[in-house]
Amino acid sequence: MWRVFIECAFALIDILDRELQEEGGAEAGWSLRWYDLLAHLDMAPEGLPMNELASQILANKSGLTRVVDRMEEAGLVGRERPRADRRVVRVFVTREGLDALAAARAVHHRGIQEHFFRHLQRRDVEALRPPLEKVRDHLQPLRPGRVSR
Amino acid sequence: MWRVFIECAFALIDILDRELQEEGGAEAGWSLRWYDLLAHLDMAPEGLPMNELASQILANKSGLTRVVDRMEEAGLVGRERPRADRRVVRVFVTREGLDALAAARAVHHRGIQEHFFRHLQRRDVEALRPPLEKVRDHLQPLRPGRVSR
DNA sequence: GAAGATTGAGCGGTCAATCTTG
DNA sequence: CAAGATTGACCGCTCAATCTTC
Repeated sequence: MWRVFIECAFALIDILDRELQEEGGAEAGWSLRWYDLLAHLDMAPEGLPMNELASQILANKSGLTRVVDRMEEAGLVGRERPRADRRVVRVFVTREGLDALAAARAVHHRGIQEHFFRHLQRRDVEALRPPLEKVRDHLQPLRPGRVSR
Repeated sequence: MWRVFIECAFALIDILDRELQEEGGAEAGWSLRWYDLLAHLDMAPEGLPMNELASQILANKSGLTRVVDRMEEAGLVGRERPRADRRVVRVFVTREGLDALAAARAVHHRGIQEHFFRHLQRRDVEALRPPLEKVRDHLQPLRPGRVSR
């Protein structure tokens, strides 16, 4: 059972990542990591401090600076230092980033549907959710740089 | 729901990986990838061709040669070219590899229990398995270098 | 001194090109 | 030419050290 779960996890991450890369087209660099980051910024129109962003995304905090560097070069996000506390860097999505996200979202949602939900009954989904939420809530604070929410 | 699943996947991989690293102690390089590889070789005492090994492990085929290089340096596995077909390289676990696997297995199983099964009821496990098996069987052939089994 | 973020060095993964054997 | 595996070059991730601002 564990083996099945972990194989699904690796395979889903691998395949969904590839789908985003291929759909990124000219724009090189597209990955689950970019998608995840944009999706979070999309929910915070005023932008997020690097720190807070780091604690929400799937991947490790490590390397976030460079990911944002590349996405900034690609024009998808911007940086801003608030006057209130000049240690902080707020990251925000650009107009271009929102457009790119919308395109990627179509691809990504189709992939999730096709590779995951397509194989689950409604009652499977309902059965999965509560235990997985417990697992998530248990795991979150164990990861470096995360806080229980 | 999808978000919960994918967060669990990333967090579990991250945490279980760290646990193996820390328990590897002196032996640097320990990771889920090493564990996964040794576990597969353990089930094939006569060894496996690189190719076959590649199609069974969690991670990508890519870089397998170098992973085996490092594990060979660490004394955990060995290579052998069968006379029958000298294109092939068979990888096998050494005695030392089996010992290391046994130690790692204790740590890893404890982690899986603590971070995953601890939060599931027996009926959750039974409910999860069939749909996840469908997902796995659907995904497997989509990954590069894999064949449906 | 602590919090927030960046930098540099090193390691590991990835893809395409190559080598060897059938 | 095909199958099996390795190599080299590049890129991304990771950790610890550093810089800036509070």
